[in-house]
Amino acid sequence: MDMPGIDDMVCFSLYAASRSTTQAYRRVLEPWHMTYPQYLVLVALWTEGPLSVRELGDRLALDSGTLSPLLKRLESRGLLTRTRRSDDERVVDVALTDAGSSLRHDMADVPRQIAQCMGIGMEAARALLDSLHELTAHVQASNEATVS
Amino acid sequence: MDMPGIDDMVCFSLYAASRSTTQAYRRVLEPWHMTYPQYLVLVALWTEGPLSVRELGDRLALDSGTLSPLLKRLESRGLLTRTRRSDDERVVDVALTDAGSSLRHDMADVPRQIAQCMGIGMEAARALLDSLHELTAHVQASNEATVS
DNA sequence: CCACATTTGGTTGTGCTCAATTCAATTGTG
DNA sequence: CACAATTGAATTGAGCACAACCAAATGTGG
Repeated sequence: MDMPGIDDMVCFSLYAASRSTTQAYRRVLEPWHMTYPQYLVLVALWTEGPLSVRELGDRLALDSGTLSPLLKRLESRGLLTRTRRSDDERVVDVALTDAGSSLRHDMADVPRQIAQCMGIGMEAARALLDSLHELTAHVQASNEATVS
Repeated sequence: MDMPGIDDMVCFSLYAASRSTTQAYRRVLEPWHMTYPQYLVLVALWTEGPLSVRELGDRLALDSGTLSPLLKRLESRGLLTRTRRSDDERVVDVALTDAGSSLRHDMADVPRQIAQCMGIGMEAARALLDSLHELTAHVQASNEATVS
């Protein structure tokens, strides 16, 4: 019966923190005319090399309905290529172009700028990271449990 | 030059945790055909009474472009009313109807179901809440600093 | 009183998110 | 080999998020 105020709900503090962080990225990424999810795709490709659409979706927990138009936008800007795999025509491999690869150096300062916005130390960041991973694992397990 | 993997980025762990939590709400709120942001509006009105659109936006950190259509959907379902204030025609007051108020009791079990999905104890929740509030305050300050 | 800035809410346009569906390609099985 | 089941991606539709812009109402200095 006790209804906590909005600010005492873990879900809302997550939601608000996530949106304010996305907004910080909006400013930081503005010189490259790029959104935060688009930047995440580039980070995944920078650190893991070419990935199929499915693999990208696994890494970012995004489905094809989100990724397909997003990848098309990045492709139209010449940052990546989408090519259907010859030995399995169902799979579309996503790979960076030279322009996409070279952005890694141009954007090297982005993580530092974001860290500065967050104003959080290394040890606090690690603790937060661990809490969030544990929470996400629990919630995702619950979400999938009802499906099966 | 060191680019951390996606899973070691605080921003992504926030983003992933927030989306998985929203997905948990999707299942829990499904019996009422309600989305998570719509539920947040009801919580704000349950705990604080009638609010103007501006005040709602302050509480939830949402702007009128998000709230206006959302409130119209809730109004069309008979859960709340939107009335322009007579002494200042710019202000629209949002108030629950009886149907909207009575949902507070019908939905009393929602927070418990969500807490169960998160699988997080009271003390861990409090620590997480504090970390997120601090992070959000920092980021919002940064976001507003560049505006002014 | 009047020009003008400010406040408040709404509208529009772009992009993200996800469920549901569709379709083609592949794989498994009798 | 025929055919059902599965997989991978795209599409569609509804809703959220936010920047940019607009109109009406209000407040303020001259």
